[in-house]
Amino acid sequence: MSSIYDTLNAEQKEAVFHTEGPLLILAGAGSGKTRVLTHRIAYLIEEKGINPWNIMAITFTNKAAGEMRERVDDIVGFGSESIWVSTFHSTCVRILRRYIDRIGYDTNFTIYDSDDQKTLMKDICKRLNIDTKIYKEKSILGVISSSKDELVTPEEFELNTMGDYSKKKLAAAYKEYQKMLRSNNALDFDDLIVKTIELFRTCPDILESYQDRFRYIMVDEYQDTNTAQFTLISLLAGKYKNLCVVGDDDQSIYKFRGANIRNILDFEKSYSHAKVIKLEQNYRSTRNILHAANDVIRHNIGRKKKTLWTDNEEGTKIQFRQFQNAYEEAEFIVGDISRKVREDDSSYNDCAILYRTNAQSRIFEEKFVYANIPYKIVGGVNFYARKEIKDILAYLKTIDNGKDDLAVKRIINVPKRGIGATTLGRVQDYAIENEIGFYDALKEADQIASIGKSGLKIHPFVTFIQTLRSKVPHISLEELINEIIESTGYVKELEAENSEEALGRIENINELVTKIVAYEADNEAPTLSGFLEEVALVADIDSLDAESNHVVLMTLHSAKGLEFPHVYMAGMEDGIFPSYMTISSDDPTDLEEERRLCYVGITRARENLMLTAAKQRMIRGETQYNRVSRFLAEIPKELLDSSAGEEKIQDMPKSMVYAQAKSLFKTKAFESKPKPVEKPVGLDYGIGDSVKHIKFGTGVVTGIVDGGRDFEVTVDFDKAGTKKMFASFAKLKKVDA
DNA sequence: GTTGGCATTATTTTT
DNA sequence: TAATGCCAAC
Repeated sequence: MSSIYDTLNAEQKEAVFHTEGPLLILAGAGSGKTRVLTHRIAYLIEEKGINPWNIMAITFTNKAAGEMRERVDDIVGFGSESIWVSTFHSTCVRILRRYIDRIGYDTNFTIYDSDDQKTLMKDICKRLNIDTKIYKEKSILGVISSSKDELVTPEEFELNTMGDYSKKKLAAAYKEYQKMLRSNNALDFDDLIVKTIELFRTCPDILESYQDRFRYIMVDEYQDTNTAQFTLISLLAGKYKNLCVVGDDDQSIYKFRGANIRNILDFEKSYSHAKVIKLEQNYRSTRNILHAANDVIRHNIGRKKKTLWTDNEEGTKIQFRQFQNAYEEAEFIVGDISRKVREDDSSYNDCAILYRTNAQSRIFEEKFVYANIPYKIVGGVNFYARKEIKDILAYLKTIDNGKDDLAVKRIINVPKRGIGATTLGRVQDYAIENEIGFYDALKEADQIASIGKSGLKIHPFVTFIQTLRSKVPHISLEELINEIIESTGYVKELEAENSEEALGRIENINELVTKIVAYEADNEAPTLSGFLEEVALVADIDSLDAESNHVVLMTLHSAKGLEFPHVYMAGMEDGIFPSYMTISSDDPTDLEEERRLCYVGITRARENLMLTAAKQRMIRGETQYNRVSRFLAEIPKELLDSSAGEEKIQDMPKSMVYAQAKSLFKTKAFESKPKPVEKPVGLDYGIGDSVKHIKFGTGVVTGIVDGGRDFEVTVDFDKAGTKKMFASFAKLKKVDA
């Protein structure tokens, strides 16, 4: 009799069939761990008769959760929707929204992002007379965050100061910070985990109800858990101990975020009688790539010994190229991708460029725009962290939760209402004196003697918020956000500015509206709080979808869990990767973490891996000369091909290289695309219209050819000359001439 | 209260 | 280099 489990290898089967008690799956890169997890869930339900309701799977990103959900839905028949699949953070939010009132918060709490945290900390430093030139807000927040990761409360922190002056200051800041969060009815990211633990510890009845619900728990990327997350999981699994964790100590790359590698290394100590299964067969990469990865990671000590192997072909050698500078490096990579798409049967989304720091993305972006190649940058400034988005969200937050002082303060004078710092200071004093929130103080503005006439300016603002609040139950979120945009004149103001930047901001606001509409459409019972919550927990990587055809650019960190046929690792230089910080650190494990990052990068590649470096590079305004990354020396020479093309490009004058690269793009760059881009339904511009291009500026459309898959548009640019481009990539905006 | 110009500073990675 | 922060002038 055949079953879905026949396709699994022996170790995978063992992991799937071992359902009771603690289980550690050491899953090497590309060893099919998600398959094991999903099959294990199916096995639990179909063969063991476990109620789907009793199964929980936890991941780190929404994207991973979404993918898992999809695959579980595919493989499990009836009841898959009641399996709890989500991230640590959203799991905690879900629990807290229900019960946090038991530990003294309101269930409609807001979640602060790092921007909000910084604003709050700035305020605290001012009040506590902390010189932010000596102790920066960010570093104070860093200390607080690590304390929370280790479950150290402000009180415990204070006990450990032992008369150390600066530690005492930190303790005071931590204490005050928590106090402020509570009075704002807000939680930061770390609090989501910490407060859930606090809830479980203070209310054993709640804990037990969740223990009984989640009888079978699975945790993905276990090597990335910190102490708080470990504790949370231990509490939940405490009663039945049916805990299955999957991870790879060689891919632990989040120490800076509090991840504790000991959680996975010591799993057998924490859970005696734990079963350990190693998955060492790699299904993803060629033998060459896998050998290179193995040889690099071998240089680390203090790891669980395992060696990945594969049945796959040997594949091509790993390519290495060194260039004069970062421009040439970027040109080469962009040109190589263009060639691959043209000549080999590849498409853009088969290619990924990985780098150590987000700052490295800019140069690539420039080249991709110039080459008219579609690309997507993951990371950098989060969409929801943009100023205009945060402003609009602050209105929504103020309407949703009047206790969120930060949101109120953000928008009280946006758009300008002539309310200045002096007035706000007086309102704040009044609020503190009367022990009420900032918004409530605003409501009583006429009672505040000291502010005089300024009260007249505050009044319309309060009325505005009150009106919207009263409308919330009766109108849709879409109507609500549109009313905010209308009444505040936010977009109008931007339109009047008429700058490139303002246009981008308007676009972002429109996207926000789109997102709110999508949220309302996707949810059975959409609420304002629900939307704000979803928005607070998204990461940029979540927006990455496999459907659209573009080259993906991201940091090595963001790449974990992904795979691509062609991978480019750029900036392979000592000082960049491994970073200067880790080279100069006196803790050798820092360099090991960096090496793991390199291992992660290499193992993302399925068929081709290209490593590149630049001899000189501009770093924050000054030129650095870096030698080739030490990790390259750890890859055996026989796996590397670093000869081809080097002299050719190196010896050419710079202008020639550039011209050569340019000519690469000119000739039928888009001829053979396996995955056609979606043809735009219609264009909102025609021949003779003025349009705007992100890089080339404004110009006049002189021709449009329907190319079947897409429209080919010819534009005569004012400054950049005449260009032909595909409508769906160029994203031309019609402008009024 | 608002604006703009100049100086300073940061860079590792992010749920 | 680019973003942020501070101060002085309006």
